[in-house]
Amino acid sequence: MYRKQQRLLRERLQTILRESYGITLPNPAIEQPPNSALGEFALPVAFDLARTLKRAPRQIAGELGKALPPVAGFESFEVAGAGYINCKLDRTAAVIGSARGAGEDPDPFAVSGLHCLVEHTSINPNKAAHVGHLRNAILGDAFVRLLRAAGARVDVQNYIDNTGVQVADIVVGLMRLEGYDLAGVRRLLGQLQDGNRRVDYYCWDLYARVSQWYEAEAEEIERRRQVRLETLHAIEEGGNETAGIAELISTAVLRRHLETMLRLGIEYDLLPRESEILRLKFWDVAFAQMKQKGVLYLEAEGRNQGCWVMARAGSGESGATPRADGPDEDAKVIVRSNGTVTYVGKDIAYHLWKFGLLGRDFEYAPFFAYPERSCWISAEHGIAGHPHFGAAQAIYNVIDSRQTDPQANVIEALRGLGYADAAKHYTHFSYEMVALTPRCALELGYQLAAEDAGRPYVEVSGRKGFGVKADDLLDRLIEAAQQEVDARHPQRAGEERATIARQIAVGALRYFMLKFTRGSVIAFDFREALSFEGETGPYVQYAVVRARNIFRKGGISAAEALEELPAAGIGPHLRGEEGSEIWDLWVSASQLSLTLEQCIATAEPAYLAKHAFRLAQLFNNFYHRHHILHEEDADRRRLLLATAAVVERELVRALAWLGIEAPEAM
RNA sequence: GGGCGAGUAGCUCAAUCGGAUAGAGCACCGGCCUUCUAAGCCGGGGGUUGUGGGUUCGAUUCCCGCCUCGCCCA
Repeated sequence: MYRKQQRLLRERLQTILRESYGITLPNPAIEQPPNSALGEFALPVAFDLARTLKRAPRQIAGELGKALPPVAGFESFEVAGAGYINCKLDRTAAVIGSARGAGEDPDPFAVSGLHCLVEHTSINPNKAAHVGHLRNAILGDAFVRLLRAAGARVDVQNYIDNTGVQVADIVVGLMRLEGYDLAGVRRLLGQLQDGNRRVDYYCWDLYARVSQWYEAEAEEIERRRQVRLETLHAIEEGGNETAGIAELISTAVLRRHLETMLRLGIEYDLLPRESEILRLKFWDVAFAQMKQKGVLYLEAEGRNQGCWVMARAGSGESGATPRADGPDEDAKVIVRSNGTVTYVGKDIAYHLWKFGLLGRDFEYAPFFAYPERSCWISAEHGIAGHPHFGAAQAIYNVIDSRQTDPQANVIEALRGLGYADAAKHYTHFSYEMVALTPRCALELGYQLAAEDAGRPYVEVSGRKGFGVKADDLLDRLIEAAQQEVDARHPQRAGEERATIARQIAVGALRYFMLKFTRGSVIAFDFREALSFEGETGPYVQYAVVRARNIFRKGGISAAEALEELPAAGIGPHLRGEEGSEIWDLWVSASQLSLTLEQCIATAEPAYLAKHAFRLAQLFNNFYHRHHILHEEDADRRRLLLATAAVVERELVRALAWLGIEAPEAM
């Protein structure tokens, strides 16, 4: 409703400006006044016009305010402050509209119908997922839900680097430290499973040990580094025992990652693997294309002599023209002089595939079954009748901010190849790391250097085995929630209590990861993350539960309360100080579509988390002030019930987009 | 050395394209459960938005210098 009214207002304003002033503004600002007494929309346009028209803002605003009406759904336009035009909605009409509207927004969103590809999670399959990976997966999953809510067709991909150095490390650990061969690893996996032990946890410890082993003895460092390199090469090569071990262990760990994420309601459509990108020679095709289009050039001199290089993003150089005044020493090396391809090179090939521009495809096999669909994996020899992936119109890569440079290089390569449209629809969904507070690190039993103890946060390190594992955190959250639920609802069945506890735990965790904007480092702390009070997921869930309790006790459904709300008689209850407080809830509830649009435009799910919290806050306040079921005035009672109903409806939608369920009881 | 990001209340964070009195949560202090659930509500103290300039009707926001921290590249 709000978004639709905003569009009507904007169109009307543009018409007036064009017809009366001969001014064309593509996107005039529309703001929200500080409180609803001033209206629901504010136009600061007179400030902008003051300069070009060389007249006082207030005077211009006065003219515009008179020229604007009528606009459907609006009651008045008033000049305020130094030159704002404040616009007030017809409250009764807006409330009835929202009540009947079932929350839908008839205006299509920019991404409506767009084929999008979101890549997130992408954990190296050599150890357990930790809190940093959780932020990635939760951000990505929430964004997928937002895109789908806005009508996009979304494929969710989880890229798996199963042939990289981290997997090589765990293979070194298995072979050299533990002395396993392929059969031995197979036995180990069986034993872990029989003992109900998490293989990713086993790898977590082993990975830390290997990392230590590399550096443990000064005279061995070089030899062990060589072991590592040989292992890596054997894995990349494939078709040998080492590669077989890598395949076994990385697949087992990957399966665990999918299980962990499923606990949070996170599912994937496809797992593209590095091994297939290598075996199916994606790079060769991309290399030919890049050479042919002159994006790459062979450096003839300088320190990159013999390398195939590409001008760096933003360097002003385009494509392959070597500079006249000597070699571009800042150019990005794509193929080293020894013929090996860099990570960025392989990534370019992969991203050409994502946009359907490579001219080569994976094969596919089913890998993991979800209750309602299956997750596919890339394969050298897949099965017939598989769904088609790739060839997306827009892609979003949820990758932490350390990858900003390489991501920019890939985009630059696409642009250089002439795929400007693809480059434009390529979003590096960047976010900052999750670190630990020093207190949290001490709690986990890690010793901190004196300099670290004074910092606000300490970086986690898989190599050191230093971090909070995702499943551990989830287990603790569930345990804490379970205690509360058991204490509050001893009469409910055990299974039901467990469901509620899980919903609360997931709600707390997901909200915690989503309430920070992407650019801020999260200093992880158990006390904050385990909190169910204040600005948390459970706070929002609790507001929904309270609303539902009213309907349960009142013997009426939320849907009925909205359907049966009569226009006649509610007007007086929406005016005055008290009426305005009720009206504020309707305004906030109706802003969900606009918030969705903003979240997508800025790739920032935190706005929705904040919005849901604000709406829940307004509702809790309202709940405390009005005893709805005891209200004696019939019209007023209907309005109060409908208010609770509209808030319940919109909060449930908002939570669903954040991947949070609303429990039946708390 | 170059690039990117950050610096806002005691702490953790918001603040839409430059807009009206810079807002939340936590912590602290004081109130509110015979009511639709207190995982809640109300009240209180808390700010030179790192710093110095500039742009203008208006700057937490944009531009320049400096300081501090983090990350990436060499």
